[in-house]
Amino acid sequence: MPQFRAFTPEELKFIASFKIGELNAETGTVVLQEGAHNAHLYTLLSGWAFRYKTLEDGRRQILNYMLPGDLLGLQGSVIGDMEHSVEALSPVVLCVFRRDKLDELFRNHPGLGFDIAWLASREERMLDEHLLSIGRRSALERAAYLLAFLHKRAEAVQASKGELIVLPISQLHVADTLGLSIVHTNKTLRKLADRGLIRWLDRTCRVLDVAGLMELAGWEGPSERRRPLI
Amino acid sequence: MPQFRAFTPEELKFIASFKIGELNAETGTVVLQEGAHNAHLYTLLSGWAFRYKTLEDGRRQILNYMLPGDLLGLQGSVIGDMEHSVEALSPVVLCVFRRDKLDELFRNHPGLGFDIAWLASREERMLDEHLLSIGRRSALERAAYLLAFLHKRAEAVQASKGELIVLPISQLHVADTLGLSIVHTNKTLRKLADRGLIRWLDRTCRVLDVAGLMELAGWEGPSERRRPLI
DNA sequence: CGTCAGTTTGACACGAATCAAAGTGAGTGG
DNA sequence: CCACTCACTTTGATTCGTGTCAAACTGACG
Repeated sequence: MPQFRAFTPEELKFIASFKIGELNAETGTVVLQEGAHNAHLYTLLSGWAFRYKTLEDGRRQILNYMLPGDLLGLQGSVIGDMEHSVEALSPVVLCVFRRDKLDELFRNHPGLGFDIAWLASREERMLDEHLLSIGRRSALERAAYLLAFLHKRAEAVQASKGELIVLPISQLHVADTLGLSIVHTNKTLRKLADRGLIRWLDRTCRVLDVAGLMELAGWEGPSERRRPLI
Repeated sequence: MPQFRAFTPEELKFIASFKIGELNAETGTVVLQEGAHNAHLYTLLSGWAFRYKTLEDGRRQILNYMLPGDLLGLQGSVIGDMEHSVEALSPVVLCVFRRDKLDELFRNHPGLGFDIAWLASREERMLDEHLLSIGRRSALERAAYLLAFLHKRAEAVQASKGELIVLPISQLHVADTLGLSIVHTNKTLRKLADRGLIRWLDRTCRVLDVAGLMELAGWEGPSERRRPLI
């Protein structure tokens, strides 16, 4: 159950003035290209997406996944060009901010400025976890961590609590997130499925036993406090 | 040559009011412990440090290195407990902020608030690069990337341009950053040394050929625009 | 019916971990 | 001054995890 903080009327008005429109991305559509001089900052309102980087020869590393409430393109907004690419995993609705209004946001809406810092620091924490995982966990532990992580995230933004949680990713996504080959990823996921921890169906994953995954990975889970939505 | 932005007099006064004192950490001293409820936000004024996380069984992953101008403990300040540990690589001087003044900072000093977001987003970009490196580069490429990266960072904060740049890290640090074993790290660094790209001396590293390292790693280098110091 | 993305499996190769052991130099205490 | 320890570096032998290659299977789609 996400805890959305209440916005002041002025903040809401400011936010509304930037919602240029809705971008409805088809599954798999490239939303934002690495290197593009992108003058906008986005908030994901609904859907799943992921950020990634590639080496010249095509090797791809998925950096993190984006769920509703996540900020997108902050780096582009604050620093300059986008340093990574973004792709949608499901139809996505974005809220668009103009970058050149960022100064105004910090000046006139310090609460929103703080939220941006909060979101950036939360993203940092997730990346820290991913680094630990890729750097020091075995393939099986990594896979367990990733699926537990995504399940927890999905759970946190799930509107209706009863609804079945499905992770809309393919094994190729898992491979590119964990830094493994597809073949080995498949064999690893098979082991998890054989242990009854997950089930793979239709290029989606269902987590059957989050606690089991977390124990296998040695992961404590996220420790969130407050959760703004902008 | 770092580009420090100019602070307004009010900002300077505000900053000065939080410089509680100097922490002079001996080399290798643990400055901040993971999990500690740390009520402060730090800025590194001089020296080198690094952030890391560990698994229960002791496996350690270094997340990033901290050089003068870097923010430290933002996660703890904005979110709650520290999620990682920090250790100094050389005597370090920190500027200490009280966390409970963070709201005031965003409210009364939007420029500084923006700087914090800027720094957070820069850290995010560095973590992105590290993820790509650990996930998808070979051992040799990873090592080349890391040393080029650190050399560039050191160069950027180096006061006198003529001075010889030395990276104050041991091979164990390199191993724990790259997600490799010490033994293999040693063999990998040896290859770089044999190619004349680096020289290892006295638990420090000297980069002899940054361009060579960058080419080997397929790394373009950082693309910084503006650089605040807070 | 063919194509194509995604999943699955087996055989083999290779990169990196592990094991073992020794060398170096700084620091310490006798 | 020497002997000792300790952190760090180095090297070789061997093992093991993961990558690569190859091929087949599935279901969606045109």
